[in-house]
Amino acid sequence: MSKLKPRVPAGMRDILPAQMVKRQYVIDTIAATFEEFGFEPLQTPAIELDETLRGKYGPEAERLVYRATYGAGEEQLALRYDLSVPLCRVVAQYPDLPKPFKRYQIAPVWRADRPQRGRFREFYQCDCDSVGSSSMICDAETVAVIYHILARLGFASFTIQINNRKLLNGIGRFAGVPGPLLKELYQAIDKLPKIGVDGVRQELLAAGIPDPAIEALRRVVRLYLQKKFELGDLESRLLAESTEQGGSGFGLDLARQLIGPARALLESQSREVAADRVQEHAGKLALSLLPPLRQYFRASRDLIPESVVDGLLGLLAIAGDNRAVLAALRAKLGDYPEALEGIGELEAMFGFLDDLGVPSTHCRVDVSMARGLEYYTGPIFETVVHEAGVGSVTGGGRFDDLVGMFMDRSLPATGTTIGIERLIVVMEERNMFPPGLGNTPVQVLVAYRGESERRPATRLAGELRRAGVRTLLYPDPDPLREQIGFANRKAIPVAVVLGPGEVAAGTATVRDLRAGQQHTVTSGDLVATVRRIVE
RNA sequence: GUGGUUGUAGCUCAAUCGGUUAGAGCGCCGGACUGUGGCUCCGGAGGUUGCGGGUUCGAUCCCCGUCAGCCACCCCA
Repeated sequence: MSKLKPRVPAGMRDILPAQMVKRQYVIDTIAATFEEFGFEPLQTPAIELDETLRGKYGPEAERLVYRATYGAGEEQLALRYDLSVPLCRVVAQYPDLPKPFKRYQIAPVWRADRPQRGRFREFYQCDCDSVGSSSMICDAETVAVIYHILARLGFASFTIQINNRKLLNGIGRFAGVPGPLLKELYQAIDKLPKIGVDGVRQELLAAGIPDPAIEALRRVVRLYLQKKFELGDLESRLLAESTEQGGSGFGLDLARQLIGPARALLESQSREVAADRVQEHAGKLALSLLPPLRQYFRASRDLIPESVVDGLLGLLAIAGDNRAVLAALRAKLGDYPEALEGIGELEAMFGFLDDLGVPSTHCRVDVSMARGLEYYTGPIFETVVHEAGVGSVTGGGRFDDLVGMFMDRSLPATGTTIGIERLIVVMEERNMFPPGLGNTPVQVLVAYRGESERRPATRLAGELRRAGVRTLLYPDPDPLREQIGFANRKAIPVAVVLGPGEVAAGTATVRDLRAGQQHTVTSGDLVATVRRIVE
């Protein structure tokens, strides 16, 4: 019978003690700061009813929710996907909780997506949220909490980007973006830092065109770049994507219209593309076939008029000092009440941020930051650690309508989540943990010579513990070589050694493993001597 | 959910064009060393080459599938 191979599910991992010491340090710092700002701890089940989570995150995210059932499908359950939805459930379930309800929660969440650097299927989120107040003080304090946590963890160069959904909606209205396309507007402009102005222009022009059509086009272009077929087969490839031919992309009539432009495009392209960039490149090329697609869908779908895209991009390009940006926006968007409301909220927030002592160097208005989630309604925040290459480390905003999904009336709410997995990745790379942290919480190993010192050693360990020293008592009378070797391997800084001589004299030998020195001290001096070494 | 790429000792990596007994460093274990770790020296153990199938006289190497890591797309902490 072959033994089971020990392993864990994809994207999940064991966190061994040396690693846990670092995690605990980060988590403790975050929790202490949350409490400093008046947030109270909350715990909720890892598993929620499926109905609680369903329909809250949008179709894209919903496929990432781990579902679970028990019994013959009687209980429909799901692993929690974030901490915000359970919070809203709690607030609705206990209507008597005093408001404002300011809670924090540090707990694992589960997402069934593909693992990557700093990205797992099980990971911790550290959330703090305020429910029950519309005051911009709550939003400002959320930003202040983020600032203080990152500063305390030793980050010097980071930016908390701040925007407002009301302002974005106003900009959309200013530009003539049809209401149903607001979500795609957010997603497009959110990519600005990554794909640049021209990329965003393409994305905006693509808004409203059905995803399957664009995906099918990308697929064909990709396969061509990968040399899976030749130009002569382009027509049959395109037609095969049509719904009439069993594909999922587009109608046969559109497929026929695409043949000419696609041929012209592919003819002009080199196929020498690095293997790991094919997908990215194919995506860009597919978008350059937008004109015939827009032509085709113009009649049946809402699209963003080409004439307004540049004006919209111009607004996104406004840069400068926070107050100057807001003033410029106010001047341009004076006719759009929702935009003015959003600008007013941001102005109030920055006032409070001044009062809270958050330096303006670390938080800035960024009109191009939108965040993907649909449920935000007001100020939104996101933090980028410079030169880290792990995406954002915090994300949040105001979600005034989410509680309303669980009860008759809604309650205003705002908050953020801090992603410690990414923080830890960066902190490890840059060696940002305090040198004294070590790899173990153990401060002292109590070792002893032989059987007759066992009980005295046990009593001595108790004495050290009562004095608050974290003490590991070695369980067996192994050779001292082994006991000291064990302490060394565990990087325990101090060994207290007891032999017949020490027991007879009422003393103990205190060995400083890092310095390689030892002293024999009376039992009265023991605790003080140990403390001096570990502190 | 998608594309690419890599899986060889506990870890990091070798192994000629597909060829005989798959190697090295670090780590681990034992000894030099029965009241003391790190350093040094000597010795040792450790492998179904991720897993399954195929091609071949012969596969770590080529092909297919699968699982996992990494990179990227989508999305996101």
